Amino acid sequence: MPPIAVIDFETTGLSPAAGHRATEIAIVLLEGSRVVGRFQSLMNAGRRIAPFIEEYTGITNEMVQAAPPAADVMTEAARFVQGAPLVAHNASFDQQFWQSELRRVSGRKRPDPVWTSPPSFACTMLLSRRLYPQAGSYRLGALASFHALPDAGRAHRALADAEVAASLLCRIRGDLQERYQVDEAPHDLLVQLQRCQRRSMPKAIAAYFEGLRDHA
DNA sequence: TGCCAGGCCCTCTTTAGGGCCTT
Repeated sequence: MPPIAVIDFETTGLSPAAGHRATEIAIVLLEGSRVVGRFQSLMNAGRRIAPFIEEYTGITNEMVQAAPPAADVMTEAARFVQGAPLVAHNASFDQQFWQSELRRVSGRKRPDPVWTSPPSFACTMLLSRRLYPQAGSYRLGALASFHALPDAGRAHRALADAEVAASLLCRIRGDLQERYQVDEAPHDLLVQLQRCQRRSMPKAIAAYFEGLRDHA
């Protein structure tokens, strides 16, 4: 099964369009349910971190000032991912920062397909909304408690959150297998399922695998 | 922690508004 990269950013705020920048990135590389690689680094993007975000993440201005430049870290992160499809919790957030930070790198160098091709993101929050209507809350921490996922360390640090999101993804894949007999849940199937209504999932799964067979 | 953003989803909806989730 091809690898999937589960990613999490810590940032100075909610929107790259508002000038917010990444302060930390972590990536957990999964093959099936097996972790085959981890990447984590603080990064210095030259932005001050507001006190309430320092408290929220535990990442201080001093820590970021001592970190390598954001461009170097993102270059290393892109090489680590090697074009693998990406997964995140509330992926629209991490997708914005992934693309924004990489654009800053590729804008200074010869364009590289790894950086210029927007990867497709699967979202563990959207999938959880469809699969676990009884969960109540779809915050990462709440879903970790709901499923009794292994503790990964301090919440709101990138590697801990990426580890929890990876565990959640494995749980989602396991439940898809149990409920819908999906032996493996490829990334593009996850992307399709996160867009369809719960009652339409069996039909979407069947259509997906019929499509694969027709193209074989 | 939330006023700032943006996407998704629900409903007292669809010619809209508000809550959730991410930092």
